[in-house]
Amino acid sequence: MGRAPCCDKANVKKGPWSPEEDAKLKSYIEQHGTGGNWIALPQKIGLKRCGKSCRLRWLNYLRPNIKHGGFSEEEDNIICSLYVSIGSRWSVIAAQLPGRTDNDIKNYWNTRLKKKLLGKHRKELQARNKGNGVVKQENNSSLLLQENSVQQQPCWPQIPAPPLSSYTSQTPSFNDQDSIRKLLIKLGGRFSDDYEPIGLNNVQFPQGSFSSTQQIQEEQVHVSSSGCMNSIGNGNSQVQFGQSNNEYCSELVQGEVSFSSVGIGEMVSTNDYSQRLLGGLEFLYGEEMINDKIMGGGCASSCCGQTTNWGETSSVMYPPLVASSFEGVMPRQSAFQELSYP
DNA sequence: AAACGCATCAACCGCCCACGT
DNA sequence: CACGTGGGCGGTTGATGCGTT
Repeated sequence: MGRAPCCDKANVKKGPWSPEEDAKLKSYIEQHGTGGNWIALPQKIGLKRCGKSCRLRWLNYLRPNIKHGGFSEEEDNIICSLYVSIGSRWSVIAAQLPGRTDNDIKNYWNTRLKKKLLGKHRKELQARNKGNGVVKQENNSSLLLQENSVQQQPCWPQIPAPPLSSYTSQTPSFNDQDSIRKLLIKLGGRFSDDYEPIGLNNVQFPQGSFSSTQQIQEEQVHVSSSGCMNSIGNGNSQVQFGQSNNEYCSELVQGEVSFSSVGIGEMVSTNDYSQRLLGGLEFLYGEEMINDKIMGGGCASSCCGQTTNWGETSSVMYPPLVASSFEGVMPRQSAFQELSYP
């Protein structure tokens, strides 16, 4: 038995909103607020619309200070990095971009950003392949992977990030070590008590504002592994996440930076969650790899002892974010409220 | 100018979760 | 504790616009 519909489907109007409907809704909410009940709202103001539809219309278009289109390079960067970090949590991503709605960002990602990244990626790989003669198939996943890396299981924990309320008030360009540290903290990491800023000298991220993906693509992302060890480096430096043998990752190994305990193995091995987080990233990781990660039970059980060189598959990848006080799979809506922050 | 294909985006759908009873 | 309901979310669809042939 299914649940009762939220409104009388036969008696509600669907499709595009007329200016009159917009005006009605807007003026009512501006004067009275939503009244805490979207379902009852359309009847109050004589709109033949579903309450959910009213809510959507208000949130996405009628609300003050909504921006449409014209995404900046900075916004691109934020969207990309958050997507890689937390997956398709559009509402969370939208919360970091004032004036943007989740729907807008979702559309933008699906229709443009994804293609933009993929296009650049293809060009680069094709250029490389010309040089080394590696035979590539036409499909995207193969383009993105080295021949033998398909069989391997990189550890890539995807962890929810906490609210970044001031994320956009700062420069999102990750171009100084302190802002990187702040960002990591905001994203849920916790530096050790004896943290000293100088410790981050070993932690190097793309310098400067990574214009779209170009600079990032030059990153050598290296997922190493004795166990569930992830490391990200750009040449002569590395940041490593996690700990071997499915133990809780209580320390960030290199760079004197440590994150609090997180059972990465557990998180990654939760198929549903992994699927949600990795879904849509096929163009970054390759479909086979995504499937392997999801079906294979995650890195804890499958990738230990293997090394995947992501250098050839470089993409938009930032350090996996490690949440504190994280246990198991986070419920969607309350995920971030439950995190504790320094 | 017409036909076609592709891209974009507003809106809907259905699921999950929180909360009240 | 179980159930019902509303809010919120991500995924998907379909109408429309635009570019190409």
